[in-house]
Amino acid sequence: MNRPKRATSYDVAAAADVSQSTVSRAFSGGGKVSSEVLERIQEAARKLGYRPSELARTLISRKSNMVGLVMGDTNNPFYPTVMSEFTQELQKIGRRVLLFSVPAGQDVDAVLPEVLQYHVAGVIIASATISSKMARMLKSEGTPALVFNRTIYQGSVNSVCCANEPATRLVAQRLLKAGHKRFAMVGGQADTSTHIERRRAFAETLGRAGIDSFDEEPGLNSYEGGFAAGLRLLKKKRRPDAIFCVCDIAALGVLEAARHELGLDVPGDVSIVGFDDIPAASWPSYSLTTVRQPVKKMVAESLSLLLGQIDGKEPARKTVRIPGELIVRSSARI
Amino acid sequence: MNRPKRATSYDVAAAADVSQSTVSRAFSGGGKVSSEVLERIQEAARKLGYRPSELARTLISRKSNMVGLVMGDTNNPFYPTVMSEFTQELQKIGRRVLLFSVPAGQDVDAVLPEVLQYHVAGVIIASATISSKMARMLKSEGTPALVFNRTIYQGSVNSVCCANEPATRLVAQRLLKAGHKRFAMVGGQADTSTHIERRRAFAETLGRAGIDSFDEEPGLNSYEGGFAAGLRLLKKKRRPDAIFCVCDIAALGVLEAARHELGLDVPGDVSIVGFDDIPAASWPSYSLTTVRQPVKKMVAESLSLLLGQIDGKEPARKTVRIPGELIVRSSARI
DNA sequence: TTGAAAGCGCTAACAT
DNA sequence: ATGTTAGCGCTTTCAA
Repeated sequence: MNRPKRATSYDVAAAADVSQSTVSRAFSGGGKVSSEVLERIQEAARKLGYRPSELARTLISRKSNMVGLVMGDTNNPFYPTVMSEFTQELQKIGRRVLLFSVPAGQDVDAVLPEVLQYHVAGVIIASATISSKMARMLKSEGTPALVFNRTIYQGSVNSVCCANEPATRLVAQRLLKAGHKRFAMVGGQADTSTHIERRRAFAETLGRAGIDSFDEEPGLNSYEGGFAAGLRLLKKKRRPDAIFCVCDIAALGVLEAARHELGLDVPGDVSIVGFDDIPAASWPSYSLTTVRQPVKKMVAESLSLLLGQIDGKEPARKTVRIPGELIVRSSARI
Repeated sequence: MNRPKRATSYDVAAAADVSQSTVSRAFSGGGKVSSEVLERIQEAARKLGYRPSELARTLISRKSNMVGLVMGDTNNPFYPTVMSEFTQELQKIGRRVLLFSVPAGQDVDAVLPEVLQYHVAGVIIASATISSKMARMLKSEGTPALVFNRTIYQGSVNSVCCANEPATRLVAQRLLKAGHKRFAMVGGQADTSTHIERRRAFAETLGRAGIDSFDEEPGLNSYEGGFAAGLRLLKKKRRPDAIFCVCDIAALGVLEAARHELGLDVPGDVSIVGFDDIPAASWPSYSLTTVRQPVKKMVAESLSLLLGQIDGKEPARKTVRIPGELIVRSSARI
């Protein structure tokens, strides 16, 4: 099984009777090749099945077209959408995705150094936070980075996320106005900015309306977690009549628990609101009222920030917030 | 924004007062380095933030630890599961995933040459078929490849997929035994081996029972496609009482159409059976009877085949079929 | 426009 | 055990 070695630019050069550097020029688009010679080179390359090695290119030119994509949470169906959007958009502009997944429980710190070994042009970190130590590492290596769907309060790393607070405030206000009295929330991972911001906006809005406490359960960003949280919440003596969930997948769990395990009517007995607008949210069985995170817009903004930094224009750090949109369906009296 | 250049093995060598090759040995685990020198090198490397360049390593040693993962269909929630399983397992054994998505409508032929420019150790092609031209290209480059969830009838490419025919036969037999009379099928992409094999097994089993025809609609491997197919099927004068769907996501569309659009009882008026066992299949609202594709097993088998080929042991081509498992829930009288 | 030569950061003989 | 040397496949000056 000794691998036949691939054709190199030298092979093509020999076949086309030109120098190796001319072959290089022919493929790197510099242009400075006469059309007659160009044709000979292309002919030879076709015959030999030659394609320039991206690795060698990257090494010598110090410019890579690979982008590292580091994905955390994998249970949540929101993330496959995000990932495929990133992959497709990057591919459209001729860039490749080097994919890393952060094993559950671990943090990004272990995987980031490995990403850097591949000379990636930039790194996108989705559904995970980055430590200040890693931010420093990225900076000292000069690798542009972007954190998706988390806010970064420190370090020189750009981030893009949904404008969590206004959207959550709107949800809380609408639930209040519709006459709900007993509120509850199903959270995500407690130390993430998404959880923190949504929780704060929810609590503050209720507080301003004179409601100083509400039940709270962790939903773990999973269906099963949401199901369990829903059960705990809805079995209490003082049963909530409105549950705000930090993500759709947990909201679906709550909804199933309410209807099928406890025989409750949604939204008659309890209103349920999610966050994300995953595909299943719109399916008739759920018809989940939720806040839509505009993935395409968020991804586009992320790439524009990251590519700007890669091309050396945008120097600094900034956090871009994209507004969410309340999608009213029928899982909540709102 | 001039990127500060990273530390190289020469920098470390200078700092530790040894030769560059000793640094190389210290990191490539060859072992032949005295513990005293090793310590000095590690200390220097730590200070300088040095990590060996995987690109340079790959180039010189002609051994890459990147594996290309080419993904087709992206609508079907079955594939994110597959992808993250591949990614995680590959990461565990120190390999990286270079991700490519095949734009809808296009085929793998356009993307495969690009994969090869990165000197990947192997390629996994999931949810897409490979042309014989591409099979030849892979062979001539000596790049091991594996096709996931499709059968390859030609070329020297290994493949792993579910044993579609026995599982489908079982479904058809059980539906027959339960007394269903009017059958229908919601298909996937018509030219894929999964579609073809499942359809054939379904048709043959019905045929042997004296049922020579059944309705058929394309489901496009998507929720929306399934929904539309369900509507067309269930609005016919001779309404089917059993619908077999080639994938779960389409089955869920059919189920929603039946219940919420047409007010039918499932399984009272119509039995619905899927294929895959995606997470949503087990949610109480659906409780979809389906054939489970054992993703973990299939991925493990795929990797063992691919890695065997990469390591130069397994020379040949073979198709491995993993048995599916009928999961009886309550969407079908069965 | 083309070619010669240097070098990206590393591994792998081959010496010592 | 360590150093010397060559070279992976390319881009990029620099000359011609």
